[in-house]
Amino acid sequence: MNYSQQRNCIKNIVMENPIHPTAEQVYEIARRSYPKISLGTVYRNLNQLAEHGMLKKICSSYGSVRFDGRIDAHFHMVCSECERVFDVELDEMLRLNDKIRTKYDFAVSEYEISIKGTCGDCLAKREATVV
Amino acid sequence: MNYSQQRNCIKNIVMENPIHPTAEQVYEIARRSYPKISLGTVYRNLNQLAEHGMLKKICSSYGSVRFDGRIDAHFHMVCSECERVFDVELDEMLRLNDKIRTKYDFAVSEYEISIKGTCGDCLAKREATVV
DNA sequence: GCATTATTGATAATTCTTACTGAATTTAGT
DNA sequence: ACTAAATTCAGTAAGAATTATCAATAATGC
Repeated sequence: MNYSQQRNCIKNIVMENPIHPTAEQVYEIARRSYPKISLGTVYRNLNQLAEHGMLKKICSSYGSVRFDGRIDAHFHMVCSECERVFDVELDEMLRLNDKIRTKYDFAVSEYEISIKGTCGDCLAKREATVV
Repeated sequence: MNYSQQRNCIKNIVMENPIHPTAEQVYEIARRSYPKISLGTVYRNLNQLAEHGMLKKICSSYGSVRFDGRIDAHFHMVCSECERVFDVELDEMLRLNDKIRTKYDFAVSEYEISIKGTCGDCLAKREATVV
């Protein structure tokens, strides 16, 4: 992955704006520095940066995909009214609702964990292909 | 929410096919019973059923939104290769990766929790509006 | 500097989802 | 059952989010 001014700018925007921005939001900010930057460039770079593990892609289940400059293990709370995304640090998930209510002043209505990885079938298929 | 044959069919499809189907998949199955059913009808009903808590909407971060007939608390694993969605039951999240690897034969690359609810600001705003 | 390769901006195309409309179904009251 | 009111439907158009295409530009290695 080459260096490019635009890509660098896009990465910095996500790093420096911990609002879990959408591509559109990144685009708006990037235009201040690069007025001619294309929305396609923003999408392309956000996805490439995410593929290279420099950003995280998060689906907030409201509207667009969002991006996160924090790549360490942490979770997200999404407000169903303002749709903002907040960070959560918890070492366990027991009594989740009460804990979050008291610790973060956030009334949990539901939560959703999605674990990404490779399933047993695909792991086996992968080995079969190699052999 | 009224009864309708199509809505009933759509609900049953999601209940009876625990593959976390997309709207498109539900549509394909529904057409076997209702060849003239419209994709719009499928989307409308899936969303209405989800709003009424009879289904759960899940974002798999691969392509389309998916729907789940299981509405009790459980989590999801998404395979990054075949993109299928699997159910997970875990009473805690500590040592998540190892546990899932041994219990489900699924190699976790990353996981993402999104907690839905209402943030403190919006709770306050809500009260202010009432008063 | 110059050639090679990667990246960009601009735009078109795609994909997923929602909105609109008149016709058909369903519901509820008689 | 019959009818009126409300809901839902199929079909289609429109919208939003995202990706693909491609000639022009910028970055990298020599």
